[in-house]
Amino acid sequence: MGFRMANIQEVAKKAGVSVATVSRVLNHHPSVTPKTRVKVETAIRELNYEPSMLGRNLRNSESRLLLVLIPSISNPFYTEIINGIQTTAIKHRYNILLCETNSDPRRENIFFNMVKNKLADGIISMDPTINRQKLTELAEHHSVILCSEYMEDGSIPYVTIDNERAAYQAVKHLIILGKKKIALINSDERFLYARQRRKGYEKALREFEIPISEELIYNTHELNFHDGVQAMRMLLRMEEKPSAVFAVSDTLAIGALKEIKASGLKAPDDIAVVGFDNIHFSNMSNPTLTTIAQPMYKMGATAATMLINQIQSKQVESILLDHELIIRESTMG
Amino acid sequence: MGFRMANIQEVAKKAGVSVATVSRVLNHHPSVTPKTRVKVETAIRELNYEPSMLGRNLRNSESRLLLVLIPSISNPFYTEIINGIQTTAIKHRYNILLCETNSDPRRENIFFNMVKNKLADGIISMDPTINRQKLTELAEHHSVILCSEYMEDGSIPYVTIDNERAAYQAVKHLIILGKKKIALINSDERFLYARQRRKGYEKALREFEIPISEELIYNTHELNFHDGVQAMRMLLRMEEKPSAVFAVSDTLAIGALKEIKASGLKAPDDIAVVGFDNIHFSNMSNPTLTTIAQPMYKMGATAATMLINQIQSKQVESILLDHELIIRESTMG
DNA sequence: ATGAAAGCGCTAACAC
DNA sequence: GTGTTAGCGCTTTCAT
Repeated sequence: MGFRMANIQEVAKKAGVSVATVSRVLNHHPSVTPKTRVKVETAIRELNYEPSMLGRNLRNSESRLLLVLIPSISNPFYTEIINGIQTTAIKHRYNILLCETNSDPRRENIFFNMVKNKLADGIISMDPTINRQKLTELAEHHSVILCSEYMEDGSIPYVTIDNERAAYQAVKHLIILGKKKIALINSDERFLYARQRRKGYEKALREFEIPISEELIYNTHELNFHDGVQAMRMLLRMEEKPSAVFAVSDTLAIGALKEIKASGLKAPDDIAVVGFDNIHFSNMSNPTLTTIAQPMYKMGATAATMLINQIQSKQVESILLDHELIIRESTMG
Repeated sequence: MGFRMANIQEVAKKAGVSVATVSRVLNHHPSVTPKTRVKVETAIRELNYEPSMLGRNLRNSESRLLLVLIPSISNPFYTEIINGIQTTAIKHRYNILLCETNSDPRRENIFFNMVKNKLADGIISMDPTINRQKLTELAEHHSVILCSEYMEDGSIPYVTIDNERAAYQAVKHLIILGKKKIALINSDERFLYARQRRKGYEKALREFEIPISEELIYNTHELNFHDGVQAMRMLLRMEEKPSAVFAVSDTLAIGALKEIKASGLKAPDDIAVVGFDNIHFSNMSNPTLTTIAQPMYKMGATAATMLINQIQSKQVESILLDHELIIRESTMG
């Protein structure tokens, strides 16, 4: 592949003009004679020339590329968000690059550097495992927006939902159905959203004077189906089994449903289940899953708009979007 | 965000050396006195300096970035493949950027240009909707590998499986179970894999002297759960319903299972179902899904190795990997 | 062992 | 309307 693409010089030479004129044609400057323009365009076509983003970016300090950080693409939660980001970005002539960190700090660093080095114009982070310190430092001089998972100190603008209230509503729904022994399948409580959802869970229980039992709270390592299976398996080992489960993600909830069925029990009669996110698949499980719908597309679109505004030095404010409880078979047979 | 990161000049000045020496320290040249090295490293730290990828790439014509083209991240099929690509790339000090084309030709172009302009060193395409003509042109002077979906003319190296044989085995499995009226839920037959899998389906039927009926073949637009639901709904409208279904993706198959249940029928007794891919979720559906397992991780790892070899001007050969029929409840109750 | 300087491809300020 | 040229940040000869 030892091949060099034609550069602006060669185009200029072939067209019999200066590099400046070629550049002007490239950038649609009004001050070029139609005749000259045609000459240059012909040369460009003949040489199969494409302007180098590298040279251009180095000169302009602009790449029109946005980075989107996610911990893992395997979580369907991100799908619709990314859709929203992408559509908005394209509308503003930006492109996005998906960066999967796999929670590896070395990978984070690469992506942060891409922004520092002007290889990308800004970054939307949805990664809860991210190094907060480094991200804050980056945000001091570069454009950064948080989406879904955020930092409470408010140093970086974010778009998210009211996790505590959402969890509270989910659990209240279970209580009103007559469930008393409600388990929580939570993720790692290092993450803000996990702490907030636990808070909502506890608030609902407290409001109805149901005792909070550590035994009923299981923390998973990740958000895979298998973690949900595992969690449910542990909860079913209790002498007095829970009559309901609130899982902080649909993937966990679907795993829990699977294990409930495997153990010969039935949802929702024996154990009702509520998930969180409203991923596409939550409507395909059996029974279909009651869940909290996050406005994922809108969240992504909002994050992209905020980032682009920030890149253009406009003022941006953090935003809290609405969620919604979607009631399906896993709680209402 | 009008902030300029320190550059190599400022580091040189602060350390009291030339930019050349700073560059040498950066690149671990052996010919630098320990004393000088320390001076430079101190300056780097104090100025919080990070070398600019832009300047470096412009000079070196190398970015150590690989592009991975996928039509949509919503298809879980890609998850494990990307994992394999990523792990391999990192091992070789490359990073990957995920590019979701959403089958939009304008987006393709951007990514192709990133390669042409040395913003990325090569590209792995898994997008069946890609513009073959343009990709072939790109491949003439740049590193390109196809993964999963490929081109039969062999102009671009690929890694894939034997789709025809896999489909043949899946359908034969159904026939041996005693099923006669076997439907095919296929995707768009513009795609090579779709044509190949249909061939395998027809081959199995022909071998057992089962007539091929166009009525039993349904082509979906995409690979979502919903397309599977839709397809099954149409197939169930026939006066004499099929007794088995082979769907060319697990997502379609899971949608079909859903609709079978919704219509009051039971899998596998009334209708047996076989999927394709062995995505994580295929083991979570109810009933669990019989499917063709593709070696997704290995496929990704192989594609990455091939691409890196190609970038380093080594000879690369196309590879066909093995698949496997995984028998679960949807055919064996 | 280190420095000076050319050059990667491009844009924009300035000159004509 | 078009050309000349400096400079974006870096690496790498070629001197010393």
